[in-house]
Formats: sequence, structure tokens, C-alpha cells
Amino acid sequence: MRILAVAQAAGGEMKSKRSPAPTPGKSGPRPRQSATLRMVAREAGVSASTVSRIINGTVNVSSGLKHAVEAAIVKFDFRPNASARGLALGRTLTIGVVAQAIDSPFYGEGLRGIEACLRQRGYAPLFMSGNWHEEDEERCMREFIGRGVDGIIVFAGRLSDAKLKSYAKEVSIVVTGRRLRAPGLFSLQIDDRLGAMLAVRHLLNVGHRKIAFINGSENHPDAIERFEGYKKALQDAEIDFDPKLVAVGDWHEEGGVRATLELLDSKARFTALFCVNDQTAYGACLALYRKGLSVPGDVSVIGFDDLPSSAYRLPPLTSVRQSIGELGDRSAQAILQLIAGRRPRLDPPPVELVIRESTDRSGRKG
Amino acid sequence: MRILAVAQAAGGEMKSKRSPAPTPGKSGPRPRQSATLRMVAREAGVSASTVSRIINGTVNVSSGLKHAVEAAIVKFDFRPNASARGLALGRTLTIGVVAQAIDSPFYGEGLRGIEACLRQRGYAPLFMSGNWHEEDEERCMREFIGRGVDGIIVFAGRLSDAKLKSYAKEVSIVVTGRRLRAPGLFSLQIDDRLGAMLAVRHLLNVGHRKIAFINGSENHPDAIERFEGYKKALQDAEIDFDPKLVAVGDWHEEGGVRATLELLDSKARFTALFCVNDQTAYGACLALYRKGLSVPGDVSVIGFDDLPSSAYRLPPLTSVRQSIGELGDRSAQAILQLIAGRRPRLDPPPVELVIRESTDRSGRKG
DNA sequence: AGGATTCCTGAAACCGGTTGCAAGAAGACC
DNA sequence: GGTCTTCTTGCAACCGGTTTCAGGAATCCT
Repeated sequence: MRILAVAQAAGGEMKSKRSPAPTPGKSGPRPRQSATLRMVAREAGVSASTVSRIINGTVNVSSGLKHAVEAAIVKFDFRPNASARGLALGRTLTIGVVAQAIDSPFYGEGLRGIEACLRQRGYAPLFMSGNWHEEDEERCMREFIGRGVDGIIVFAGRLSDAKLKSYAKEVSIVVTGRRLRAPGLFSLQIDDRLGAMLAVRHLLNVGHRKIAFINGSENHPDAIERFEGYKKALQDAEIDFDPKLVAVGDWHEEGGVRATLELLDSKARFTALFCVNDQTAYGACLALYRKGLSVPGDVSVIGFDDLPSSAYRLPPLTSVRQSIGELGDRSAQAILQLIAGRRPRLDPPPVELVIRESTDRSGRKG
Repeated sequence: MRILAVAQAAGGEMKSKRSPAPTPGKSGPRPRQSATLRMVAREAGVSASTVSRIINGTVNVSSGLKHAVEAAIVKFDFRPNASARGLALGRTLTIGVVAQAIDSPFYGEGLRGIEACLRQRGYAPLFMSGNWHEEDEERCMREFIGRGVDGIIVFAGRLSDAKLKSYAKEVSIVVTGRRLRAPGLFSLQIDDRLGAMLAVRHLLNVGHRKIAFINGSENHPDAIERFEGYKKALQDAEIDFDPKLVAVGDWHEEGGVRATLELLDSKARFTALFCVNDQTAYGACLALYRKGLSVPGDVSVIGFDDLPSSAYRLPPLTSVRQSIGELGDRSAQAILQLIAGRRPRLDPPPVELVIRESTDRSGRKG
């Protein structure tokens, strides 16, 4: 009799004291009665632990039971509850990703790389945008930590180094776009300086001497590095740096338009224009077009990033390729290694010049 | 004595039988000893339930305890464990989002709208890409359900209606890009047909009679609707539909290039070109340029989507604006309403023509 | 003042997987 | 056949919040 009672209790037919409604919504969502581990166990006539072990392959189980359990799993279309598993394991198989904007060819490509790599390993990315505000980024970080992500990738973020190091005490972090060393943290940086030098050297090689530069925001690390590269390449060619040939945009098309108009309105003369990124170059081309100048006839234009659509611009844009997708992929690899307790040994993807049709021999205005 | 023992056990100072290592990795990740509810409770000298109630504002708590608890929360920088909460509540405050590609101006904009709306309500989006494969999308759906997302947004997906309806039995679903009714499912569709008609009517208004069309994939619902709109507008203008003026691309720039070259190589003559989306139009412009044709001098080109960068093309592209960000925002609203058990009553954002410089009066070849 | 409410708070039972421990079964060996 | 291993398997105790239930205090009523 007692045994029967126990079996009944274990059977789960018994009513729980708690309200059985899964969610207490007003008119209430649909039932959503997904199968649980114990239901599968009962169906297969084994204990919950056995089912768990079969699913995870933790230890050997006799093939008879195995088949029965597998049949039950299929029958119920059972999928383990991720929250429960996360709670028990202390891992969520989720990686937080902070980007500045999801809609942006630049970030989009990086996120694709991250997602592809993570998914392959059973992880999923949780994305949030920082919207170019440090406070927003910080909110993302706290949200991620609260959600118990296993690691965080900060893709070209603005958080201060100190803040990042501090967060790295709580969770593994990979950050791109800066060089930073700290326990639990790994950084992956494209060689922006070299990329900028490649761009300017190319312009020099085809005969340009008056090369203007449109920067992104002035204090952004990437911007600083690219500006440095620009100056260094000029210096190597023994050309004096002229501050009047520099304007500041905003990393977007609109800033490129504005900065280009500024340059054209100033007395400064130039035959080539190096833009801090492709979107800025798009704006620059439009501004030049509006002023009746042709690219590359009157002014050669070169960008940085080599966004997918740059190959389809009119004219196709010469640019410095930094494989952002690849950078995303490596960031993902790095975070997984970091989580596994290993020290990542990964180089950032290389930069290379992609010559298309927006740059040409020094034009008539030279 | 017994009481003491109990207090000790509740105190948590006692060693657990289980391994205390949070994660059994090889050299082991960092400790990650985040505070728990009970630690906070002990610090404040109250029970765990009281802390939980204060955090959630479930019921009133005397202000003395409240202050003590709040101080303890700050002291430990306590953030409730999302897995545990998800397990207890049966909700994860996470919405799965299936898109075809994260890197794509089109999807990017939609995802931004979704994220902005969800975040505001305390939800976070879990993104996965379907990569234009139905099997991939299905994998996403299963993954999401396994992770216990509270709802899923399928952004312009390929899953069959039947599959979607079936998934909708397990979880709330919002799908864009098709018209579909089912319990637990809500669909939001841009009026593609009308958009296409607006585009073609504009071309007709400025005098074009030979209007070619480049489609996306032939069987995609959006493509079908836009094609229908194209034919309807021609019919309204009493112009015979000519299948030789239709080519098929792939929604991307490359397909636009190929299809345009096909059209040019065929004997068919046309003075205007309506492309199924902006990316296709970008490719078309490049192909025309390669063939020495000017836009809009020789051929007028019009796109669909009005991607942000279309305003910065050379020439700036005339397009049909469908506010994809807005569509994302409304999808997010809809899924939250669905989850709350309410029936969403939302219209898709309107389509409108944005006239720029890639379309002009019928050219010389007319 | 005494009894009936109402309010606050803690103990304990969940949510659904995972896993240490030990008992029982099966196989190995003398 | 008996003893020692080695496997397989179930029980129960976790993971960390949430919530029901009930006890005790405070408040209200006549």
C-alpha cells in the first residue's frame, strides 16, 4: 500500500499545492505544456536521472533503456528546459554581445561572424546596442551579467578600460578595437594604423601629394590610430602634415557630406581624400558629386572597412579591407576559449588594400 | 541545540555535499561568486521571501526592513539570477528573433526596431539567422523553444505556413511578410503590392512605357506581391505585360548586376527599371554604368525598401519606403501583447514613394 | 477590553534538470 | 560456488528565485 502511494506521488498525477496555471496572465496565454524530464522518465519507465544521463551522454546506459527513453523523447518531442539546465549547470550557453548599432553594415558583418561561430558550438548570442553612449553600454553589461551570460563580447565599444577590467572580474570578456590586458579579458585589435598607412601610401604611389583626411569622432581609439597612420605615411614620404586638410565627420554618410563640403569651402586644395571609414566615403562622394567634381577624375577617394556594398558603389570604392566578419568569428572563438579557462592565442585578421575605381593617378587639379 | 543546527544550515556556512566548484573546467574559469538572494537575506536579517517581495514589489514590506534589504542589495551588488527566475516564473523575458541574415541593411534596420522596443519593456532579443534556408530556420525555432523564449518573431522568413501554425501551439509567434491567421500567431504584412504599384505609377507618370522589372527569388511571398503590383500598375495604364522585360535576381547586388546584364543583352528595350529591392537596384546601377548607360539619363531606376544608404547613392536612389525599423517596432509590440494574452490590433507601417534622382522623364532611348 | 480583521513575515514547497552517493545487478576471478 | 570488481540505476539533494500557507503582530470594531 505504501509503495503504491509512493508510486502515485512520483507519478505526478497528484495535484500540486501551487496553482497549476503556468502563467497567471489576464485572459491567459496558451497552455504551453511542454514535456518535462520526469514525464519522459515515467513514460520510459526509468528515473529522471537516467534520462538526463542519456541525453548528456554522461555515463553508459544499457541499450534497452536507451531505446525506450529515446522513443519517449521523440514521442513527447522533449527538449530540456534551458532555464532549469542553466540553473543546475551554472551556465546558460549564451554570450552577450554589445555593439553600437545592429543596423549598420559594419556591426552587422561582425555580428554575423560571431553568430555563425557561436551557433556551431551550441551557444547563442544575445545582442544589445550601446547606441554610442557609454551609459547605454553599461546598462547592457549589467543586463547581461544579470542574465547570467557565460561571456560578453564588446564589439568596438566605448566603455573605459577601467570599467571593462572591473566587469572582467565577474564574467569573461572579449573586446575588439583596443589593446587591453587583464585577467578574464582578451582584446583583439585590427591594425588600424597600418591600414591607414596602406591607404595613404597607395594614394602617394599614384602621384597624389595633397591628400585630405576625414576623421570619425576625434577621440575614438580607431579614429586616433587611423589618423596616426595617415600622418606617418605622409611623414615617410616627406610631405608636411597640413591640419587644414583634416576635417571631422561622424562615421556616417552625413558626416562625410558635411566634412567634405567644409574642406571644399576652405582654401585648401587636395586631389585625394582618405576617409576614416566607407560610410564617410559614401557621403564624401555624394558631396563631391553635388559640387560637380568627379571621382576619381577630380578627386580620388579611399575608404576603410571595405563594406560589402562598397564594391557596388559608383564608382566602386577603393578601400582598406578589415574582415569584420572574420573579426567577429575570432572574437567568438576567443570568448569560448576564455570561458573554458584557456588563454586565447589569436591574432586579429589582417588588413589589406582593395583597389577599385575610386582612386586614380593624380588629377588635373594636382 | 537542534535549533542551532537548523540556524547553521540555513546560514549556508555549512559545506554542501556537492562539489562547491561553480564550473568544473580544466584550469577553471574565475570564481564568479555572485551574491544570491539568501545571502542578501541573511545580511539584512530577514528571510529570502521578504527580499524577493521587496525586489518585485509583490506586497508591502515595512520600511525598516526595506531599507535594510536595499542596503544589503547595494552592498553585494546583487542581481537576481535570470535562470532561476526564469525557472520559477516560467518566463525568460527573452524573445527569439529569426532573420535571414544579421548583416544586411534590411534586416539590420528591422532588428534595431525590435531591440529598441523590447529593451524598453525589460525584454531582450535572442537573434539567429536562417540564412535563407528553411532547415536553418527550423533549427532556430527549435533552439528558441528549447531555450524557453517567451515568444518568437519571424522576420520575413521562409518557413511554411503550416509549420508556423504548428509552432504557434507551443509559443507565441509574430511573423512579418505574410498574411496568416492562427491561434497564438499574429502576422504583420507591409503592403508590397501597393508599394510596387506606387513605384511603377511614378515611372508611368514621368512618361515611361517600357518598364523592366527585376524580381528577387521567384517564389518568395514579397517577390510575388511586388510582381503582382508591377503587373497591376501596367494593366491600369493599359500597357501589355511583356515577360521579356522581367529578369530574376537574388535580392542582392550581385543578382541585380546579372539580371540587368541579361536584360541588356536581350533584344528587349526599356527606359526604366523597377527593382524588387534597393540592393538589387544598386547592382543594376553598376551594370548600367559598366555598359556606359547613365542613370537616369538613359535608364531610370527605382528600388524598394529605401535603405538608409540609398539617399547617399550616386545618384540618390528613388525608392519605395517601407519603414522596416517601424515594422520591427510593431512586431515587438505585437509579440508582447500576444504574450500578455491580448489580441494585437496593429497595422503594418504604410509604404510611400521617396522620389530622388535616379528617376527622370522618359529618356532618349524611349 | 475582547474578538475580528488586516497586514507582515518566514518556512517550506515548488519550477525542471543535474549529480554524488549507495544499493543492486552483472561479470570476473580463484 | 563464493568473493571481489565493475556497471547500471534510482534516490534525494542540490542550483536560486518565487509563492502559498499559516502564524503572529498590529489595527479596528463594538
